[in-house]
Amino acid sequence: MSRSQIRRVAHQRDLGSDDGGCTILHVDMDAFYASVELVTRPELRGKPVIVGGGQRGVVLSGTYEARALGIHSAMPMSRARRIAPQAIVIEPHHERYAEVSAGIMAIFSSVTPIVEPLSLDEAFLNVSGALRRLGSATAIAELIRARVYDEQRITCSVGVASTKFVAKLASTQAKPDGLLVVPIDKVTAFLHPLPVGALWGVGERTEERLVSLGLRTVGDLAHTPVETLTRALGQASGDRLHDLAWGRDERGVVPDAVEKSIGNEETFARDIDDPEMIHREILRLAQKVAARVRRQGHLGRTVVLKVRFADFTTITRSRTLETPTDVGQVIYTTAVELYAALRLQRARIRLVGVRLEGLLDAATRVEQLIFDDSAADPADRRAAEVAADRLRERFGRDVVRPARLWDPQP
DNA sequence: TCTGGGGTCCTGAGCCCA
DNA sequence: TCTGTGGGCTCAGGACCC
Repeated sequence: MSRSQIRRVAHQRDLGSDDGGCTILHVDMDAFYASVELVTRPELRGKPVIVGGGQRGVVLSGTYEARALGIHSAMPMSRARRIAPQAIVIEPHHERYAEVSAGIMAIFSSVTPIVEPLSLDEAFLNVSGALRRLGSATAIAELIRARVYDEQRITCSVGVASTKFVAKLASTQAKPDGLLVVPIDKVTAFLHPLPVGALWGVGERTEERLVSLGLRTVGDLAHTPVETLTRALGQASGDRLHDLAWGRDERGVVPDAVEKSIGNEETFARDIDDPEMIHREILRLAQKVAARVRRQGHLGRTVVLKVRFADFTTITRSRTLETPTDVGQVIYTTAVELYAALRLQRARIRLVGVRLEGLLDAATRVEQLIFDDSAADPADRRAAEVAADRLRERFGRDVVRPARLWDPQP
């Protein structure tokens, strides 16, 4: 069952409007990237617009007119162009989306301090502390929807429920430009008719698996012994899905969630097999990751290299460092060693990625300098990279870069 | 049809150690 | 001393989400 079919099922049922005990809101922008583009290009309103690009890119977002033509996010752009040749394609403007997102998050924060952003365009809010000041959860949801439209000229949908999971499903089904309250005593009536694919954590593979067991709806899953589910899906997934199917979700709204890893990856415009080019790309990614890690005041313990081959098979290799780092040169050296250990004989490579995991607070750096005998060199490297960070902040991203990444061609 | 980029979480194997 | 066991960690990969 598709997402739009899921929505229709929900709209056919009257859940009532009793929001007592429902203090969790999930707010989700409608077709966010496309909506932001239409703000600056209003002449495109009412037309099929796709945000995406690149020779091997995918659809990031599409207007509802584009969706009516069969376009959906994550669809390869080549296919989207074929299905909807009349659609207008816009290259993404990520900085603009980040600006609008900051404005939206500021609205959320003015309502309640308990905001958990999930991405640029959606967040959970716990509004229990705002009820006395601003009215019922439903009134607060309407207030947010009105302010988002007034200040940013884009629409959003809000789900109101007693748990995060149900609020999230409710906002999905309220789209576009809607509001759906799921009263506490209607949760199972709301959930059980939905397809298993509606559950958080059930993607294509898991859905296939559940359907092969004869479990098509959330209600089917709820009435299956949890032991059967854990046998089929593993302990954690089985337990979690069984709980969700009965509307049990103990997770609270957590503001200021700590990041666990930071990484960057790049798909080449065409597959490459030149080791020198791959090394240069790993260097560029390592420097980018290190700069982000430093900006956020972290160090990382584990370097992960990701390689995707021309046939789309993907492997990762990782190494945990003796000393946590935020130095691009250290990340680069480790990643290149991992790459060399693969012993590839000019394999055609589609993508490389570099990630730093096991992040911890950079305040622990003191220990690094004391206990690491070889710290002098990384410390020097770090000083140089920090100086480069400052130059970039002041004069622009491309003002300084490693000599190996200098391309004399304009 | 031909699949981005940024993440998180889980599982299972292998190893070390108490 | 040997064996078994369980916990913690690392590593690799899969699945999922937006």
